[in-house]
Amino acid sequence: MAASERGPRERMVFSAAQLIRRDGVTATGMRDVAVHAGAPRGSLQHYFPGGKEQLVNEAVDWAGTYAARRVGRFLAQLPEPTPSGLFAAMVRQWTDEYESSGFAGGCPVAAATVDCAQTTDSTRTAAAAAFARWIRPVADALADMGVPADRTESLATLMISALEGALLIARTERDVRALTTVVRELGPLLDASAVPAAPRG
Amino acid sequence: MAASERGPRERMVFSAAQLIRRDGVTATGMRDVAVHAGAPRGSLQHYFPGGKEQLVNEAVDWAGTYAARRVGRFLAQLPEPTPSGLFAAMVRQWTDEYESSGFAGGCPVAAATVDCAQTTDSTRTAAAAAFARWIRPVADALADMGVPADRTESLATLMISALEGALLIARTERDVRALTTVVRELGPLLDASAVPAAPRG
DNA sequence: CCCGGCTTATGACAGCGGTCATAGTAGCCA
DNA sequence: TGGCTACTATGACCGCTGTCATAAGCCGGG
Repeated sequence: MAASERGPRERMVFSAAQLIRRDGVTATGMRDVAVHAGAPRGSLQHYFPGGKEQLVNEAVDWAGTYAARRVGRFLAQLPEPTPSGLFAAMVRQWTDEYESSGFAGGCPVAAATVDCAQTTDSTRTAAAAAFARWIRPVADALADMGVPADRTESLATLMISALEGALLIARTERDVRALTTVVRELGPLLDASAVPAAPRG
Repeated sequence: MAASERGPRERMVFSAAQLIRRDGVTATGMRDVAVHAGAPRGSLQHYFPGGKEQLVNEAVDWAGTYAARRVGRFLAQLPEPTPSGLFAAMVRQWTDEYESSGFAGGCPVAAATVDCAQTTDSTRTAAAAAFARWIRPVADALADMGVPADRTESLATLMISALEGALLIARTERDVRALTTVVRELGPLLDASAVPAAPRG
């Protein structure tokens, strides 16, 4: 995460996402974000005239595009692309982090949803867009693997749902058990849904 | 939710859970809880000398036992108990609420996890206990339905993970789509795992 | 009557939140 | 040099938070 050589604006968005996924939106202060980003406090109102709401929304946006981009990288790294392999790679990103750096943070989109879904509609919308941007490449990848078109989006939704829920449980338990469990149990179902008889040329 | 005729203490715990699942832990103030419960503010420090931390932990506890108890009720209502039927009933509780009362609140345990998992260890532990208390009866029910003993807990974890994640997505989208999707996609897998010693046929 | 308890009632306090206002600096262009 | 724009720097404001201190009400028992 060498975010040191980016503009101060982008660094603040990145730091906001980091702090939000640790402590939640409400507990994350604007001053904290500036300090964490090594950015001057005065830049906050300059780059984010919309205040905290704008900063949070951009952090959620950033997280969504980041997650979506990761999907492409996972696919490129898979020796042979299978639904269970993709899902395992998505989950492994989290188990790796938890086992190497501790269970400090969760998903920033989930945090924004919990804290702002009812009060701040723009953030709720941003979170929905982030989930959609994340589901899209997963569903497309499933289609390429031979999953019927009418189930790709459903299975992608299921994968991300299971991942998000397992993240919550893993953080409470400080144990990756829930994450490895959903991979083990869901993998066969995902692969079974990919019928190789219908590969679109 | 006729919680009017319970002691003020229990009413405050109940109200805390209600407000937490709407706005998150940090955004929920002690004074708000007292007002929502129709309880005097002075009772807060009397019944909860441990402060907000104690109140939140008890709210999480309450949510866990409530969820666990619901499982038993779902089972009693099912005409013939199947894993997919149980899962559908668990999810339907949420779709019913969302369609009748709006997408105001999520799961209080999830909210406590997002907001306190890193900062307040006692709350993190309480959330883990709540999940465990919820998973237990689900796993036991799966065992009764013929699921092999070494998979009951795994499948229960998967069910609750998928539910929690779908809850997040549903709240952001203000649409029960994610909830109905996980039921539709996960149901067959769950039923297929229940082999009551009788092979296919 | 007064006396103990359990509860309720307020008021104050110290701290932090986001936001605004205002002033300062740096660098480029003419 | 002057002036313009982009960015930085502070300090103050008001509202709200959790918590404490203190005192009042209520009510059954002596």
